[in-house]
Amino acid sequence: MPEGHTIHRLALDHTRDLAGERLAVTSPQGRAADVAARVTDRRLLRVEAWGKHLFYVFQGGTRVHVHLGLFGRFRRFRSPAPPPRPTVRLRLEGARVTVDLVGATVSEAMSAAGQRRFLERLGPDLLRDDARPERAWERLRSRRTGIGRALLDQSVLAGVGNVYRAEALFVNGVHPELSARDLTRAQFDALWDTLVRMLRQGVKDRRIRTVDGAHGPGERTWVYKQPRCLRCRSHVRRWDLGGRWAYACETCQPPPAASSGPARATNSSWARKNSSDRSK
DNA sequence: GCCGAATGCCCAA
DNA sequence: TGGGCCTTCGGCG
Repeated sequence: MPEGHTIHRLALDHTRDLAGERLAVTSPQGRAADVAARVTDRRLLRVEAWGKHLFYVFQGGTRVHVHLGLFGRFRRFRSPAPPPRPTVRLRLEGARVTVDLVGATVSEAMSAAGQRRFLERLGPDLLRDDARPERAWERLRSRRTGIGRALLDQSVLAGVGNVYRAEALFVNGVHPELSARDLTRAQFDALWDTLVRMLRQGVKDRRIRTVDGAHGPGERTWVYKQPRCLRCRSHVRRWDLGGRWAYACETCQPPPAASSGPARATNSSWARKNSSDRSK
């Protein structure tokens, strides 16, 4: 379930559960045996999150960089934990809590300098207090793709995945195929604002829910994986956009060819209350 | 038991 | 642009 909110939630949880302790780190599966050997019995200082990436910072400066990819997951146990499944890539065992990592795309050791170099490739992380929208705006304007593709480009913005992309574009009435360069600054600011609020809510809830509780249990999103738009009940279009499913209600988000201007009503309280700058 | 899907992303052509 | 990576889970028989 890894979009940025999951990663930040894990950083908070793992800092609370494991930081300050010397951890027994093992790789039952064997594939990260070298990583485990470098940090086992060292003190974990903190866990940092940037976009969809985690960095476990150990005393002495070594980091363990984890990227969950599509399949990666952590499982949490009270120590002592049961024997690990054979697929467990890394087990971090503290006095109170043990966590198992499985299926991750990346689990590697790196230095502080390595982490810094790595992060240069990523755009600002919407969930960090020091995030600078200006940087994302500049990078966005250099993209020749549609806004839908650009939002998933982690070198533009870090932390947005397929669900939040669909939902944030929907509530702002923006079609995924609108050219990124045609997005107005006001539209960009509104999207940024929506994404920050959705992601923060996701960290709190430990799940993605962009529609309030007035709707049914299967209705936690406006358009993502919905057959019909929860706002206007029109058919939700689903299509392949660069290898990922895109979802849009083309009534609430008119395709760029059909709407020459950015004038659109906003679709829910996730969008900015102030829409005067988008009226023309 | 097998198949497909999943909130990601890299790399070869 | 298409396939591969990697794991779990639910649906289907």
